[in-house]
Amino acid sequence: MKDIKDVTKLSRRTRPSPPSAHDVARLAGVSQAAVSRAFTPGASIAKATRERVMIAADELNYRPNLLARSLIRGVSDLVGIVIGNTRNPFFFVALEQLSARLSRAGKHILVFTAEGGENADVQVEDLLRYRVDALLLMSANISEELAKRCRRDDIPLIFFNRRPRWDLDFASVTGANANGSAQIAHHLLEQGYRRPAYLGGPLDSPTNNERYDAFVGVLRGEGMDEPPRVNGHFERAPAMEAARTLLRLDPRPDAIFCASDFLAIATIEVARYEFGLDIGRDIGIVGFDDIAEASWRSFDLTSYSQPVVPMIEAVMNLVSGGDDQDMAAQIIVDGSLQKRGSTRRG
Amino acid sequence: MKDIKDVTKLSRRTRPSPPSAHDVARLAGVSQAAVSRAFTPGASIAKATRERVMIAADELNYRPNLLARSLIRGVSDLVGIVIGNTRNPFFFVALEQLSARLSRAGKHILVFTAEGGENADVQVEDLLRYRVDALLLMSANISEELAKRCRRDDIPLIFFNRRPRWDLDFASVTGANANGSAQIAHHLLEQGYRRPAYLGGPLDSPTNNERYDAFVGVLRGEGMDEPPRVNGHFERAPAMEAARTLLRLDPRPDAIFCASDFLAIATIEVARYEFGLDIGRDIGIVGFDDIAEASWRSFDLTSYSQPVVPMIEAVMNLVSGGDDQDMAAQIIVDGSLQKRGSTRRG
DNA sequence: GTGAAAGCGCTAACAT
DNA sequence: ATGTTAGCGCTTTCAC
Repeated sequence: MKDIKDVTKLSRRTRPSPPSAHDVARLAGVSQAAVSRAFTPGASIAKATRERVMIAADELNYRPNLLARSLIRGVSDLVGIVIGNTRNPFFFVALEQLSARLSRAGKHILVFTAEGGENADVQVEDLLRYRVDALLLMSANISEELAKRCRRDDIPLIFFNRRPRWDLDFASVTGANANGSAQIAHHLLEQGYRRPAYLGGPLDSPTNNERYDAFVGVLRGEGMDEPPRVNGHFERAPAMEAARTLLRLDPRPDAIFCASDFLAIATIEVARYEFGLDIGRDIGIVGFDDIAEASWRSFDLTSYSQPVVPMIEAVMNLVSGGDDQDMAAQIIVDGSLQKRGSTRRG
Repeated sequence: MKDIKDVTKLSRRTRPSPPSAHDVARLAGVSQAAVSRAFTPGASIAKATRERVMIAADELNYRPNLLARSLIRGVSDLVGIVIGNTRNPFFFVALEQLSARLSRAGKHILVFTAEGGENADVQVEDLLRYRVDALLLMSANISEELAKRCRRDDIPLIFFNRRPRWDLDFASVTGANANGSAQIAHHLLEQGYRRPAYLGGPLDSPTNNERYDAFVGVLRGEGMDEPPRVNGHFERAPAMEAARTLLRLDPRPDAIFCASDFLAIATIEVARYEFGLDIGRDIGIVGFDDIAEASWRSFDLTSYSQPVVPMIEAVMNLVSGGDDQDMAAQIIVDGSLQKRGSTRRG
């Protein structure tokens, strides 16, 4: 920046520019287009030519520049992902699956993480500049205005494990929040719990609200009152505080439905170590997601599963579905209730 | 693909092409170059012109195409990351930090996950095609050959939390494996444990071996024998099996140093729930990383911390250090021993 | 300060 | 099957 009197044409980089298709073409004695074809799977090129190209390419350590290809094709093969809650293991598993599936489809992931709850507009704007083929929001928020701009630009916006907060028809892939929560309510009642409480995430989280509403729906159907409820963040410290609040109630709830396993685990620890409660017998605790930790002996947590593989499969369909794909599909993937020790009274 | 008789110039995409700088220029009544300048921070452009451009850009919902910019500049502002072990929360914390720091530096993350232990060559090859500015391997392996090609292409390869398996001088950022493990050994001895064992990762993991060697070094210095040792994977199920093997030994070890917290937590559960041992009193257990879970009440695990923030800071220096940066720097970031209940005898 | 023009590395017509 | 040509959307000289 200070001295641009550099002699080379690359004033800012001392790094040598990598070999281009032209270099390979010259070395192989073919046209540059032939090099392009050699690297394009279905292209019409003679075996012998391709071979010569490949040898030359190998010698030069040539790799086609995907940036240039994307520029021409108008498609980047890049999928943008914004992860809102990196503390929840559920999202790692999802990211891993997605990475595997996308790379098989020749697509790549441009990832961002956004601090919990914060608006990810800035990150998303950045992503859009890369002309991503699709944008996946994992538990992250963007403004309604930006969402509308994506719609206007025809950039598929996919909500994962969360629906948009506004009433627009964007695609979403979620677990069976309503069904799962209803099953959980029934299970708690069957096990003889009579004073269930709810420990949830933010009140403006649609996922949270869907779970709560279905839960309450069942209780109401059984003639019960609305359960005590504490809402807050999807994070650990606030969750522990919320658990304390619930456990100090008089009469104390005899069961707590937590809106995610991550919250439920925090609740188990508070109940067990701070209140000396016997999990299952003294208090039933249920989570949602069925993350790996739920089945660990330390927690043995009853949970409604969100099957990552089918959920990712649904995402894949949306991403590579092409133009005639319904970009407003609301996909709900069923899970199943995993009954474990945390809701066993006997 | 079936019918290319499309009238438009875009035969494969029905998605309308986004507005280009040209479109904006026409609307604003300026040259296309002016548009470019309007979006380039330090460029020489009149305030009034920039404003007119911005208004037009806004109207069209224009965003500069970073792909095109990268093509010209020969630098993509993309950093490739391969995560080898997605089950270990340590890497997610690192990813989150990195994402935050990089996006402040105007760079973006192209991420891949590689199944544990597998060779990530394929993923890396892909990454290179995007002309990434640097490549970060988080606990992932690539072949020596590919590493050499990166060197040849002048693509900075950075090993995070692991050194290369071969004797080449690539940059690495690691925790204080030797120092930390030595501290752990001393701590165990101080606490009165006399028959420590080692539960480690793969034998070809340099990280694993550094930790083991330093651990044994201290024990030897105290005149003790080489401890019983089981090596395997950095995963849960094999770790549990390894823990069983160690705990069935006669005489049973009275302490186990696990090469990571993730392994240590699995070991705690086996010891507590399968062998009925009182953690701390009957058996001391130590981990490495000091992940968030280590301080959970359920585990209360003594661990040597790997401070993510300084480690990421070191990575940032390597990534944006530019050309005169030492691309073979071996950076070791000190942590500190967090003594907790899992090694408290009394 | 601004526009015209060249070209980054590649793909996709269009010829042959 | 292959080469030639024309750009993709932008940045960057180079004149003015």
